[in-house]
Amino acid sequence: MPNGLNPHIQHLLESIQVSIILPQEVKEMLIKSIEVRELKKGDIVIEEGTHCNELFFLNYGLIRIFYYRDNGDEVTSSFVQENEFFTNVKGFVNETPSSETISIIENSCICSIKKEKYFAIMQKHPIFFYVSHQFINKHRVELEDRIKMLQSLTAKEKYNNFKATYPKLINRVQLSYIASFLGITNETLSRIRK
Amino acid sequence: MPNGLNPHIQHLLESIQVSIILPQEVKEMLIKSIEVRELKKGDIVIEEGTHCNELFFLNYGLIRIFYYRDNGDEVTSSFVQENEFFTNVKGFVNETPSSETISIIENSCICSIKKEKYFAIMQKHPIFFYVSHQFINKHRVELEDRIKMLQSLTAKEKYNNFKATYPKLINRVQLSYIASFLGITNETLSRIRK
DNA sequence: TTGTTTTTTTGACAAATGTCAAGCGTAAAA
DNA sequence: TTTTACGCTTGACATTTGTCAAAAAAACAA
Repeated sequence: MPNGLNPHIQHLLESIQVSIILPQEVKEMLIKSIEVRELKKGDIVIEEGTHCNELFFLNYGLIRIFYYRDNGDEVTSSFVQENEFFTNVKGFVNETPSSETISIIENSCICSIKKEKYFAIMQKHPIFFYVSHQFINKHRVELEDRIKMLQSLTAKEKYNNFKATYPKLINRVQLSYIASFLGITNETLSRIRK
Repeated sequence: MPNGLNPHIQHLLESIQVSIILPQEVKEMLIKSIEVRELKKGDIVIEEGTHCNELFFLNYGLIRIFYYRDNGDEVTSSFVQENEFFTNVKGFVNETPSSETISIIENSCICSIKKEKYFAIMQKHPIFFYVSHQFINKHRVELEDRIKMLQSLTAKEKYNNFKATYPKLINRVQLSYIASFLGITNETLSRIRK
């Protein structure tokens, strides 16, 4: 950027500041720490088995996170939509190799920040701890909702729940991704849709 | 407590300080904010529909958290074992009525702290933000593991996974609680166990 | 202890979902 | 355009899991 702020970083800052205004000094630390990357459909952000010591934010595009079942089948663990944060949580938290692959399913722009820089900001500016706290709690609620869905709904109900929860995804991702996300087979999903 | 620290609060503090030593001032704020309660099998800590503005810690005993399916059936959303934190996450985070009932399945002793006091400590002592952050992240990893289990395992595999993940629970909770936790029926679980 | 209630197991059967294979349609590649 | 590859649908059938009812076992209370 010759002069002025990278618009993608600007966008991320605005997204954080929906609930709280960040002090100028925090913003400056963030701006210095964030990297912006443009990615194309099919690109891989994090490969299973590699280290994921970054936290990401999706500016625009669409991302899928998946892992492999014992028999080799891919299982979608989540979809990431615009303005959402993502990472391999387990790898990021425990400093272990990623158990998942993060892949681009529509051309995307992502921001990333290294774990050490992220923690450095929190340490220096506790308000950023608060912000982080809010986001991870929101994520916990989402995870609990998904457990409820998987625990107690039939295949048909799962699909209806998916349409209601992720209305923007239904015509953007292939059915096999949705099927494994819901814990059902492609054929069952195909039949349900009629 | 006539003099000296309540041993249950002492126990909670030690449990927190496995990874980090809390400053004396934080400990004192905690000690003032924590309430200790003894509960008996069958008691209800939080009833579905009521407000849950507390964070809990289980000193000893065993707790089950469940919700009701549309048809009225109870579905176990989690078991809480000794030295674990618990609450109704959604209610606690969003300040909405609890979607779950928290019930005692073995005589228990719990510590509780009100959300406002909890946040007051974090605000005054950012190190406590860090501690909280750690626990929430650990919880996120557990939730993701459960999603994986529900998404991609058969009934038999789910049961084996349960035995491996919660070895201490297998002979302490009734099968119907485990069955709904795994998203299968009592009869199926009963047959699998043979 | 005895009697009562609740939980677990079992059987017969029904329904849902999975598997495998083939065909169709669409979109990308040559 | 033609060809190829991939994703989606469909059918026939297998398997798993669910449902309902009853019996057995275990837990609890009198």
